[in-house]
Order: sequence, then structure tokens, then C-alpha cells
Amino acid sequence: MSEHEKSKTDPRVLRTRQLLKGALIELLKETDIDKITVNRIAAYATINRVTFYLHYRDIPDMLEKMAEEMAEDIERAMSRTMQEKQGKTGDVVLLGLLEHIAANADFYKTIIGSRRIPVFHERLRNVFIQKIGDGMTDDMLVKRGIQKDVAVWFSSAALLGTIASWLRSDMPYSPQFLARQFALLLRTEELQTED
Amino acid sequence: MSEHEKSKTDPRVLRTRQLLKGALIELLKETDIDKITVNRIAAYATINRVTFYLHYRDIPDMLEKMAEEMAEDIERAMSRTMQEKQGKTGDVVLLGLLEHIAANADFYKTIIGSRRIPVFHERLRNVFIQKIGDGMTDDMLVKRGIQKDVAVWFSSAALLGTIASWLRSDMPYSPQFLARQFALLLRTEELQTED
DNA sequence: TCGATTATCCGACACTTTGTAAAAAAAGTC
DNA sequence: GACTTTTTTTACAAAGTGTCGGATAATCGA
Repeated sequence: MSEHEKSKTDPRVLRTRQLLKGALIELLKETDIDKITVNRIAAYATINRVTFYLHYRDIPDMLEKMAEEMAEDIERAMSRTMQEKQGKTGDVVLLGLLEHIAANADFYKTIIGSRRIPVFHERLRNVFIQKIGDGMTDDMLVKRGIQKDVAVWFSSAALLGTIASWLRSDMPYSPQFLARQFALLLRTEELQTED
Repeated sequence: MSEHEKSKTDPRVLRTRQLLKGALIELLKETDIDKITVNRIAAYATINRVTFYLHYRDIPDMLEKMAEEMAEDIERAMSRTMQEKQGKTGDVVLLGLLEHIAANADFYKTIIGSRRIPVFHERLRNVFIQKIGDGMTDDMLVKRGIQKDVAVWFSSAALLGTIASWLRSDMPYSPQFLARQFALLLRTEELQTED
């Protein structure tokens, strides 16, 4: 999906990791995570099984590293739209996020849409929690009697879960529409315009 | 946690399953799910390993059955408060749900608070999706320009995720307080006072 | 281009886990 | 106490795991 290791890295390790990660993604499309073994990943990637252990400790370790890369991609996508369309706040970041996911739908559908790989959800939720926590001013909540941490839990879970459901049902709505729905449901607009 | 098999069932199978389920819960408190084997469950439960296979196909199957039992408990807890305090709608069900979880916090903290066992989240989300979908009237949303399925995705994910975070941080708020926070965040109140 | 370095492949090893089988022992039912 | 059902015991084949050491191949630097 993206080039994380720039130059300097031996092209052989690049190729190997690409093949292994690609193999895992493909296997995840047809098989449950529990049934996936190092054997099968290596076989699908046409890489020797021993070579796998030169790059990852085990499958959970591999998933963690892939989740980390995903988080970097996501954060990059969000900060990019921040720079492009400065002035507007939250909504634009959200739109950029959804557009990035839609653009790589094939990838995200398998790892986020799938219900059985918690690492990616976990990692993504942390990104959301941080972003949302940063963007949430106290006075937005206090006057409504809402506790900040509860609001952060709530919003990040809602965001993550809605995206997952959206992916699972093959994205019947456009990123623009969904971003608008979020705004309505979280009533960010009224809070911004009011008093 | 609760007695699902009433009489009629051989006390030996009751005892065995209780021991096995208890062992799994205990192991989940100290070990990651990936590291738990049938061997260790049986050993902890002081049950022969072969006996495990007389009750469950494998560990995922065992988790599924436990998730199903949890769902029954949850639904029972919700419909119970429905009967007790008739008249009031949504909020009371929510309160009953949170109180039930708080009462069995030890159990729910390990299976819902834990980030690594998707089955329970999955099963619980389905309960929420159904309940919320049933209780949501179209005109509650249409006039706000919100799509129903999006609202259901959003609310159930928010509910599930917030409960998970609440459990993870050792329930710093009372069920009453949290139920109120939900009402504020979902602005169900304004919607209920109408018609 | 050549030599040095580094990554991958190959065969092999000990170990754990899995799921199943058949028969004996134990516990529950009537 | 006889009968049924569950659990235990022992055993087995198959598969997966993680790690060697050495051979082979690809890459890098000069």
C-alpha cells in the first residue's frame, strides 16, 4: 500500500516483507486469522519459512508492525488534508481520513472490516482517541454537562465502529456523505456556531 | 457467572463446563488469548484434556458458546429492567444494562475490557444493533437528515466502545452517571419528549 | 568488475499442540 | 444394585513452532 522503507534498505528485505505482508492480506481474505500459520504465509509468498523469522518474531508481531504502518498512513492522510485545506477544522480531517480509507478500500476492508483482528482496531482507536482528545475543547462539553474522557471514548468508538460497519457493507455512502452524517450525529456544528 | 443449564443436565457436565469456563477466564486475566492452549485450560481446570473435546470443538468454539451465554445474560438483564420499571423507555434499559455489567464487573472486565477477544465484542454489538435498531423510529432521524443504518452503526459502536473503555479504566463513573452521559451525547432526551 | 557483505534458502532438529481412538474407571440415574 | 453416561487413561499421527549450521544467491562499495 505505501513505501515505508525508503532507500538505504536492502531491496531484498523490501521484496521479502512486501511478499509476506501481501500474502497475509490475501490469506485473510479467504481464511480466518486463527487458521493462518507461518507455513502458509511463507508458502503463499514463495518465501522460505525460516526467512519469516528473520523479519518477524511470530504472526502477532507481524500484525503489530502492520498495524503500526497503517497508523502512520492514517495519520499522514489526516495531516495532509489539514495542510491542503487550512482554515476549516475537524470536518476536513475527517473527510481526508474517509477518503484515504475509501481509496485503499481493498486493504482496509480486510483488516478493519474483518471482525477478527483486534490489533488494527486497537491501534486505530488510539489514533482517534489522541486526535479527538486534542481537538476537543473543554467548554464544548462542560456547558452540556459532559465529561471529557467519556466524550472521547464515545466519539472515537463511534468513529471507528461506524467506519468498520461502513466497510463491511461495501461503503454504500460516499466519504462526503458519511463525514456529514458524523457531523450531524456528533452535533459538532451547533456547538461551533452557537453562542 | 450464571446457571444456564437447569436441572436435567448431568451434574458432572455442569461441573466440568464450569471448571473449564472458569479456567479460561482466569487464564485470560494473566495471559494473552494467543498463548492459551487446550492443554493449559484443562490443566488449570484439573480436567483431562480429552474431556475438553467432549464439550467444545476447539477454543474458538468455546469462546463462541461463552459469548452466546453472555448475550443471553445481557438481554435478560435489559428486559428485566424493562418489566420492573415500565413506562420509561430507552434510558432505563441502558441503566439496567450498565448495572448488570457493573455487578459482574470482574467477568466483563476480562472479556470486554480485554482488547484481544473479538468474539465477545462481536456478539455484544449484534445485541446492541438489534435493540437500538428496534427502538429507533424513522422520524427521529429523517428530520435531522440522518440515515437510519448509519445512526445504528454509530450508536451501537459508541455504546460498546464506551463500555469497554469504562471497564478498562476500572469504572470511574457510576452506571447512573454513565447512562446520563449517553443520553446527553446521543441527545435522546430532546427526541423523547416530542410527540 | 571483483571481493566482501548480507539476505535467503535448505535440511534438520527437538518440542509443543492438536484432534482422535479404544478401553478402563468413576459418577450419576432409576 | 444394575444400567447408563461421563470422565480418565494411554496412545497415536499429523501439523506447527522456533532455531540451528551451512550452502547459495543477491547486493553493495570501491
